[in-house]
Amino acid sequence: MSELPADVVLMWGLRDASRRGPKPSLTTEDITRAAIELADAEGLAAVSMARVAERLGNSTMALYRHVKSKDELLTLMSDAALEEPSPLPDGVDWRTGLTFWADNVLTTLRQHRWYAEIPISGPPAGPGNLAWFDAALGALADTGLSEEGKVGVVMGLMTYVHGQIRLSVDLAAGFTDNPAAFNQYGAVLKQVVDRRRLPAVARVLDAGVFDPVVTFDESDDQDFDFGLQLYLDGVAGFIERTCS
Amino acid sequence: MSELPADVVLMWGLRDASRRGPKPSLTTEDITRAAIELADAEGLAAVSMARVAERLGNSTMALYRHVKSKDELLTLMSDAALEEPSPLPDGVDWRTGLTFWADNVLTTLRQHRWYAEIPISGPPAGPGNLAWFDAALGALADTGLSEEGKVGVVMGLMTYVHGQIRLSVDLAAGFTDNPAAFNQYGAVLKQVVDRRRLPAVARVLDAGVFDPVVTFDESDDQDFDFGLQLYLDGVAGFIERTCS
DNA sequence: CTAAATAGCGTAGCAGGTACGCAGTACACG
DNA sequence: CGTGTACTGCGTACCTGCTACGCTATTTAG
Repeated sequence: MSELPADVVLMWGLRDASRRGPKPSLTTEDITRAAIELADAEGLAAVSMARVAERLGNSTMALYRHVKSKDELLTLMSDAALEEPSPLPDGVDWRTGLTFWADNVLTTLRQHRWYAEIPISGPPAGPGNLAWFDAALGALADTGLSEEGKVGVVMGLMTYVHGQIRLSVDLAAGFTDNPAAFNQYGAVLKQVVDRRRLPAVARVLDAGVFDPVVTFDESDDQDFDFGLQLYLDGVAGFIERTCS
Repeated sequence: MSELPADVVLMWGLRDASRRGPKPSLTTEDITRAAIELADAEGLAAVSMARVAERLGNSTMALYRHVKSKDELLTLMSDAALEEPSPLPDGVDWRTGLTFWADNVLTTLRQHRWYAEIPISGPPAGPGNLAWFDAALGALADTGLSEEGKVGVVMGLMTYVHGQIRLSVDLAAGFTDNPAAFNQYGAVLKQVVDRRRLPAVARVLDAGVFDPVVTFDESDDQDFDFGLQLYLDGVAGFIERTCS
């Protein structure tokens, strides 16, 4: 029927093999991979067209034959960072499945800490995103939820996971930048907080919740799992309510 | 006891009024406000030191007497965007309180669509962040949760809300950039998706969930409330479980 | 009155994204 | 087998943006 929009075709490397002209010495995948390696090693800020080209032994401008702009490269990176998801174990209930899935996302994205810095530019369209989307939907297959309900649940879950990743990564970066700010966090707050204006925060401080923040462990999944299980509790209620 | 770290003092404008030298013609607040107006009007990308200075009738470098770097300015903006939260209605239960709070955050941040683009550089320390933190904790005051439990619940909620804001804002931006990509979303997926590799996505497409995406309404709180209520359901279970 | 501290700001350096156009290359077609 | 055509790589150049540095003017402590 209708043709695919040219943007989409070009972007995800579906272009038909045209004949004439020199063989490309580079592919979009090469560029994406090089950019990802760079970002993994030195952070997203180190990813400039020049650095990526250097890493590939090409000139800066050569990249623009394969990638429309730096923004497009970022989008490609963010999709490619999501490698193929591990297949769900067979015959598990939806809750085990989604927990497995979420932990999987977490460990995958922990290896690419720049992931959350890249702005989302549209609905999930790349192959990586779609594969993960499918996996999560698959976990809900036997619940009896409507397709729309499944989409809602999965969207909410993605939002939570992405938010959590972003938070933990940003905090970790802030911590290595300036550990003092974290160690003294409780102490600073105690001096700054006006107990009359912020009574609830004052109570938290009195309880000593922020005193032992000295330890900051990036791989601490405590908080992640806590929020995740709360959300899944909600999903359980929703399923029960909906599928009488 | 111990002094506050100099960074903190300078950053949040707590410096003691020293005497010598010319009167400043600018304050940190002026700069922050000008930057926010600019970002509201033209997006975060338009916020350059030069543009902000121009708006204030000063030279670019004058700003650096009041702000250590552009990053610091961004942090200040992100805190100042959170104006004083509306006080919670009295005598409402925690769930009504948190829903009220979340809707409040949502409407406040909708007015500053650049908010989610600013990287979080540490635990919440600015006056705006703390005020909102306090309000959310206050809503949980009567639940009997431990202080630590309250902090966990509020953290998870903030994560969710921030994630949702980011998603909705980025999507809205993508939509105005390129509405076609959204209108054709369902159609494109139907052509791209390999039904064998992505069976669950295929089922969603068959059910027509993505067909009517033509309408994209940024102020559509449907999805936001859906996920929020799921999370709050989880919190309700947690409270019941914990506080026997 | 003098010196110290501080504000504003001009200059300049450096980095990064990318428009443009040239030159070389490989295949299609005659 | 030649010739044109479409395509690749890339050098150059421009523009924007952040910010280090140092000069000058201004205020006030002593």
